[in-house]
Amino acid sequence: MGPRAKTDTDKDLRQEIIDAAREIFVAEGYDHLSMRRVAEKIGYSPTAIYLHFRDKTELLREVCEEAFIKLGDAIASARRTGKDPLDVMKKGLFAYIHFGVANPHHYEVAFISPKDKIFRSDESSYEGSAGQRAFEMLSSSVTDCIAAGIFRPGDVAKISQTIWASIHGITSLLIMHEKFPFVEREALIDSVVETTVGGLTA
Amino acid sequence: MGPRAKTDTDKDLRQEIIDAAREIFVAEGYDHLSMRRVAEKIGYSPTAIYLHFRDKTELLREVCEEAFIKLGDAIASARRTGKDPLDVMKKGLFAYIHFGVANPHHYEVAFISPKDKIFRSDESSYEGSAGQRAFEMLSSSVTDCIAAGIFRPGDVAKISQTIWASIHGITSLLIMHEKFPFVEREALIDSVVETTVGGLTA
DNA sequence: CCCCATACTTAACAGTGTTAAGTTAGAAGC
DNA sequence: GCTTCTAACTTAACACTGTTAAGTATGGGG
Repeated sequence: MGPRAKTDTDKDLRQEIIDAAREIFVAEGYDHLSMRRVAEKIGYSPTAIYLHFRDKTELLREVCEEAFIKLGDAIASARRTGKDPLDVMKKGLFAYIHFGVANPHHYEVAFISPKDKIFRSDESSYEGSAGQRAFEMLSSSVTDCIAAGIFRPGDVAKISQTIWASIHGITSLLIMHEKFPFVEREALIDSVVETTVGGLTA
Repeated sequence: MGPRAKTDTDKDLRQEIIDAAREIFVAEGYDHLSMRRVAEKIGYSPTAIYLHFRDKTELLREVCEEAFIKLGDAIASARRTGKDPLDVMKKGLFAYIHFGVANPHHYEVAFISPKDKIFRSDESSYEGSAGQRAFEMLSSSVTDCIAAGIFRPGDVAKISQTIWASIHGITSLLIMHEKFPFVEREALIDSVVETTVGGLTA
């Protein structure tokens, strides 16, 4: 049998695959996303996917890309509501955490368990990725806070990575340890941000 | 064919399985640990393992248990070298982070990706686990630091979880994002601990 | 000496990502 | 209009995975 009869609802099969994959991935995560399930969902054979994506990793990277852009946008737009350098930073940190909690599967693949899964084949690992973009916004906030005399002077990279550790920590704990008896979520997020920022204040 | 000829080197097969599994797991992590590889390593058929462990999860839990005890011991013994409540806490935090970095696969399974993998079947999720034990030491340090007037008064659980978020954050970042251009490791760990503790100081 | 339980085995199921080879439909050339 | 070629799909298969069902041999107890 040859290719499926084309219908008027046919867009690119490539986009159709991405849409199906995203649906499964968002609902059930990486482990439950299988090529055969995607294929069944779109009504093609599993191998048809390989005509449009090199492997599962590349398919999933595509699925995540839009979420990454959304993360960057969310941070950037939250930052624009900040009144001063410190407020700009805080707004960005909250946006990062809330994005992660709201998109747990995307956050998991992108930041929690990217080791052998995604972005490893990429030689330009972090170049141009969402992590890179978000991190650059954070670094510039650190620079601004130091220049404004809000933060003590220090190595911008080290300070930025320290902050990243904190917000990544709370985000991944909230995502992965659902059963742990955390205190009220927003209060805890507040505490993490305020404590970290407070520890850097002049 | 019946059971393998018993040799003088035969201990419990159960222990033999655990030893083989640990070797593979420590070297290559959860994903590369397969029942068939364990079986091959010990010279039995794959199904022999199921006579001693209910499933892969239970086998791996056994493998991790000893590491958990070592984590608790490392933290407890580091804390004993502390000179005051704050120093006791800091020594424990450093011990936690260093244990994670030194035992990445154990840390990953126990704290980073425990969702559907390990400890989920357990109804008593965190009861008596290593996380529980370590967290209790942290909580008691927080109580002590508040009592000594070192920390501002506040919700002990919230403060403890805030600290945990920070040290879990740096530990998991260092483990999972090997390629990220972090600043010098010990300096960064120091910065995380000092910043977090500093943000809580009265 | 026989029976039987214990401890293992082989075979198989249902699933995974992925590749090689086969088929079919439509476009291009004459 | 007929042939040829190519792009897009298919089926079959490989090498794995965790796990279960059923078969088998061995050593101990009656």
